Parts: sequence; C-alpha cells; structure tokens
Amino acid sequence: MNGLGESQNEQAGRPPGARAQGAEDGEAGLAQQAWTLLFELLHTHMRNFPALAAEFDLSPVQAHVLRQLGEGALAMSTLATYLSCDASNVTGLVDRLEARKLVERRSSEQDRRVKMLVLTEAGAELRGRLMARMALPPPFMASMPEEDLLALGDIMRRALKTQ
Amino acid sequence: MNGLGESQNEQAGRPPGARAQGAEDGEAGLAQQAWTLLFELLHTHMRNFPALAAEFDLSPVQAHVLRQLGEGALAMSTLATYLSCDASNVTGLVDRLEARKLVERRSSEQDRRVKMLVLTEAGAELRGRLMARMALPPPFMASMPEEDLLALGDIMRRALKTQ
DNA sequence: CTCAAAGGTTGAGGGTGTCAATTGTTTATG
DNA sequence: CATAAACAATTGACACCCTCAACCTTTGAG
Repeated sequence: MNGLGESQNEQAGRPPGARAQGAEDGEAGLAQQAWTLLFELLHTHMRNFPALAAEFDLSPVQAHVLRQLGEGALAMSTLATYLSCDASNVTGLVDRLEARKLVERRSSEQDRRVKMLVLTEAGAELRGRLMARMALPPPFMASMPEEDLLALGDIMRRALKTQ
Repeated sequence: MNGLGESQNEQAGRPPGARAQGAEDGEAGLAQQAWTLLFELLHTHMRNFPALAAEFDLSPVQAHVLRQLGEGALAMSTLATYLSCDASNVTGLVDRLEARKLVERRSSEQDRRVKMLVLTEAGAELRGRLMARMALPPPFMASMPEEDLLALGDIMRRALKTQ
C-alpha cells in the first residue's frame, strides 16, 4: 500500500523528515547511524535559519557573509572561497550589503586588483546582534540533561581538534 | 589592529567559520557552548550539500523534496509546510521535477482541490541512491572513536524522543 | 617588454522565494 | 438550498542567489 492508490491519509501530522534510513540498527556502521540522527535533528533546525536571518532583514546568505566578516578585512575572492561559490556571485552579494551601508569595499594598496571588505560601524553592530541570536541553542538542546551537554561538548571539541 | 588599516594578511588560510563566540568557557551556558560547537561543525559540512545534490543533477531544494517524498503520496500544501515555504513556490518546484519525470501530480478523488505527489519509478530509484549518499558520514565523524559514536548516538536518540 | 595568470565585474540564463490576485472546490451558515 | 467563507493550487511580478563565459585591469615571470 505504498506506491500509489488511496494513501490519502498523509496530508498532515507526520514529523517532517522523519523516516530516513537508520532504522535497522545492527547493519549500518556506527558513524552512519550517528550521522543520520544528527543530520535529522540539525536539518529540522536549519529550516528556521531563513526566518532567523529575516529577523535582521537579512537573507540567509547575507547572514553568512556578515558572519565571515568578523575580524579584519577579507578579499572578495577569499569570501567566495569561504562561501564555496563563484566570485561573480560575491559581487552582487556585496553590492547589496554595501548599498545598505553594512560593508565597505576598499581597494588594497599592495595589490590594486584586490578589494578588501570591511564591516562598517552599523555592520559590526548588526553582526554582533546576529551572532548572539545564532548562539541561542535550539529547543532540543535547551532541554538536554547537563551530562549530555557536557559529553556532547567534549565530543565536539575532540572532533574539531582532529579534523 | 582589528577594525581597519593594513590587516591585509587575511587573504587565505584561515578555517572558514572558525572564530565564533564560545571562546570564554566559564560564562555561557552549557547548551550554548555545545550548540556553538555543533553549529560550527555542521555548518562546515553543510556547505558541501549543493555539490552532493549536484552529483545527481539536483538542486539542494530538489534533493529535499525527493527526501520528503519517501513513502506514499503528499499533498502539495503539505510539502510546502515541510519545506517551510510558500505554496506558490512548490508549484514551480514540482513543475521542474515533473518535467524530468521524477514526480507525478495526481488529483485526489476525495478533494478535487488537492493534488497528491507521487514518485515515479525513476524518481524512487534516484531517491534511493540519493539517500544512500546522504547517509555517508562526513570525515569528521568517520574518524571518531567508537565510544564517542556510541555516546553521540545515545544522546541524539534521547533528544529526538524528548523533542 | 611580453604574456600568462589572477581579482573583480558584467551579462545571460535559470532556480528559489515572496506576495497579491485568480480559479475552482469544499464546507459552514443562514 | 443558497450564499459566503475557507482552502488548494496556480499565475504574474519582482527580487535574490548562483553559474558560466567574456572582459578589463593589474601583477609577476621570463
């Protein structure tokens, strides 16, 4: 009763991405199990990111740009690398942020091909609020027992080091 | 030496999203610390998702749609809810998938306003390969000690239950 | 000096997303 | 029953994100 027919009872109420692979526990590797679970939880929570960015009148990508522009200047090409996107894309991205006076292009003295990006006063202020907002843990973490949080933190720190 | 001036030495080599908040350990809540770390790792790895989808000639969003269309039919409005987007957006999304014969619209008998979405044979096959690919854990998890993987799995299962 | 390579921009083209308005259908209400 | 309100999907206008190919300027190597 799966492929087609009268399976009309699916119109609502099912947890979004719920049914993935990892049901059979014995088979798949431990890493794959853990990854599938993690992906599930995170994906659910990443759906809110556009709304979060919108709280600051930013698109998701603009939020990422502000995030990267934390300390010091960044060449446009470097930003393109960080965003894993084409350089030509960054032009428009920065155009819009510059129009809103959140970011400034200033051409480098050493290499006049390069344009360095700097946050304006307003940009830095907005970034501060944005980062604080992003640091707020999602509900599923806020309601986690303390020991789990500690364990999770340890595991993640180890992973970051090894990476 | 932070705001402006000759900090031109930033053109490359820094790990992308690295410098977030969570540096001061004592201060912020445990949940916030763990969340920031998790976000860091996950964000780094979510950047590859477009490339992953492209392996199957799919855009990221198309991949999500296929993911949701796993078992049984889904009304378009339901899909819009799962994707947290406007219904009008789903129309074009499905148009393109239908043009590629991965998905079919069939109008419901019970309620003739509704159109139910079903995977075609080819769509189901593609989805299978896609899901298998997505289940492959990223490097930072593949190289995790077994005990960490077990602990992580346990924590995530508990979180999913409580959620 | 010459020329290849690199940084950034432009233009064409397509996917993603919103909002407002429209059509057709269902359901509730008088 | 008739009519109005609510709902599912679509359309059109508009903006953003993204890629590719072509281009210009600057740099650095031979």
